Amino acid sequence: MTKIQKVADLAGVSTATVSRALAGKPSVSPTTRARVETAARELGYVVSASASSLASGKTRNVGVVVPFFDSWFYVSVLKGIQRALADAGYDLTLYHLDPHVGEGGLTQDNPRRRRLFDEFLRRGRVDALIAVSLELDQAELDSLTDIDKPVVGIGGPLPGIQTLSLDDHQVAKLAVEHLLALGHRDIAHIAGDQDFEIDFHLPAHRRQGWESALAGAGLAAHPLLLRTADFTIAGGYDTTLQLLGDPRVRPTAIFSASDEMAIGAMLAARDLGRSVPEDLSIIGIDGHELSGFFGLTTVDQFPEVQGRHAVEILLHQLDGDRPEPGNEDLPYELVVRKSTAPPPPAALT
Amino acid sequence: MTKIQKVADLAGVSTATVSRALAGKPSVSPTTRARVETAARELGYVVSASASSLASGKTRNVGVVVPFFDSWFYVSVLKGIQRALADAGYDLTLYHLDPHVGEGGLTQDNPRRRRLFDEFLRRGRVDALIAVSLELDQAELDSLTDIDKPVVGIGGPLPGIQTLSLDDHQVAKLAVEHLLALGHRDIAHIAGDQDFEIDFHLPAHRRQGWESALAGAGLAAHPLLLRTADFTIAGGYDTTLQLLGDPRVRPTAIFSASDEMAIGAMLAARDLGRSVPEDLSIIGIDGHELSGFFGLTTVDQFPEVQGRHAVEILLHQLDGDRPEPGNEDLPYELVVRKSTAPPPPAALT
DNA sequence: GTGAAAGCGCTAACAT
DNA sequence: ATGTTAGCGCTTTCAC
Repeated sequence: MTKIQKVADLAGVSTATVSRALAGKPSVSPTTRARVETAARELGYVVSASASSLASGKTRNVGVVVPFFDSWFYVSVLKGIQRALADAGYDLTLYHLDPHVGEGGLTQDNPRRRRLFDEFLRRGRVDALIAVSLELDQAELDSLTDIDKPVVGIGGPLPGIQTLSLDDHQVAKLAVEHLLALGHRDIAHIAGDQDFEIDFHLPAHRRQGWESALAGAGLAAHPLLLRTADFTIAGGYDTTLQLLGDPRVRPTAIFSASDEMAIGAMLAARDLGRSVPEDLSIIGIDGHELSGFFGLTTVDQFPEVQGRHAVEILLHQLDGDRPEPGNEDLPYELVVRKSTAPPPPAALT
Repeated sequence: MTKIQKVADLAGVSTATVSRALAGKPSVSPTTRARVETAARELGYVVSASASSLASGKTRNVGVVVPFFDSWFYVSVLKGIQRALADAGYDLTLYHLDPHVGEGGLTQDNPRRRRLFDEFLRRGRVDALIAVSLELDQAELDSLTDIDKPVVGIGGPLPGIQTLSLDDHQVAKLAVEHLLALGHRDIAHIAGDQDFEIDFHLPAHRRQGWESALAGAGLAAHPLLLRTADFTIAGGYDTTLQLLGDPRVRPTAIFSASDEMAIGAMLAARDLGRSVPEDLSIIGIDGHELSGFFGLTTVDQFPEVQGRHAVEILLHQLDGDRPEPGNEDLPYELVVRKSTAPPPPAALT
């Protein structure tokens, strides 16, 4: 391995100067800098991450914690984070935290979780942390505050931590208002089920958005029009079969809490001989990569941009300024495609 | 920050003993070990990763390079890797390498790529590397050999490197033989297109498997029955529309080089009013999470297990034994579902 | 703008 | 089984 002393010798300067030059410090004369760079290149010198970290206290590495790998949304966020980090010359250490927790409490005695907070994050291997859709209990929050490293949460709010989050209530409301504007009045909702409530009550917020949009139009949320599924295509499919097969209700539109469930709903409708959007309108949330292919109307939440944005904030904090922790709303946008249209005339009677 | 000296003081031993005890070294008496562990817990002590790495030369961190985040297959492999690594107490640093390369050469002057090999992997931040579906040019191979750290490739073979790879030829042959056994003779193939050839010529190998299975049955591979797509559902859909709309051929079955394209094919067939499997059989490769939902017959290649297995091999190598680098074949399995059946009687005339 | 030298916090000989 | 001690390779005062 080539060490800094060799470079110093070749360049005819001290190791201190090599360190400064290679770190891009201003206090190095252009000539010296050039000589050092040439020497380093010639020798194929690369600083040792551990030696540098030990001496400087900085790792140029960011920890990222995600709850799932199976979901398009999380992987997209991760993708955005990784790209932005790589561009900034940072490494990314990936942690996974299973969100499934015990009864009653949020994290009670999940050993992997404890280990992540008590060990992995405290070894000083990262300069900062991005937590994606992670609801943290008080001990974990304390643990993070304790480490005293910048933390950005995607999904929030999280007390004492800088977070970015989607206003799920408004997003849902927008989706439902789109359907209302088309003339629909019997609008079903496929909500995320209980298991996902841990994620900042996302299912509840979207459901409430549905309810309040309906209320705004003077409509009640019929209990039978509210169904739940597990955020997968298969789950959306099954639930839609149930919904459309129930003779007690006749929805002309479905608002799904995610695009994947919405796609499942489209497939189910088709299998039941109902055409979309002629007989049934369907709208989702996400901006899933397949939404274009299926012609699904959706509210895009730009997951990749969310990841990028989290990194920007983090780098800022790493650059020195620690703003008041708070929550920032993420952008979203209605994307109208071919899965939504006015209800069939028959339904208007 | 709590340092090792404090623990040593509290436990009434030397720092060396603390280090040994916490590292689980055998040469520590049970009593001492217990005292050290208690002291460490009491103080909330965690070793500093950089100090430990600098002194020992080990990081307990593995680098993983993946070419895509958009594909279910790669994310599944990543998931397997991350789980296995976490279980072994290793961190995972994630790198992305865009496989799109310039004309003519494999990697010529892709700056991100150079940077990964010349810098990121040489900073000594990882103990070992897992390269997923990465075809490397000679300079890169040299670079890896140079670093002298264990490397395992998923997908191969890669000269001088331990690799795990699927026998694409045999897998494809198995898929086509399944169709032949059902009585099909006009079997189309949706191959991966040119852009994916960089990935160990996977499209070509699967295509050759198709051809050789046909040849084994005394059949020729009709050029019009060979189509290509981009490994996505949308791509498979479009290509299938072309294929089934072409009056010059009448395939009774489609062998798709991936499940995602196969799903696209199923959707296209349905949109054209062709029922699967009554009018048309479809088989894919992968074992995609959606294959069950769509009832797709496939050859499962257990991507998550691939990831796990790569980690096992790596940990072994990290434990000391460096076996002769070579290639190991990965397991696969035909999973028959509802998308394949005998051809319709009319086609037999 | 550059050099000398003192650590950063730990591990691994080497002793005992 | 445990202690002593010399680094690991770099960054950062502090001088000049």
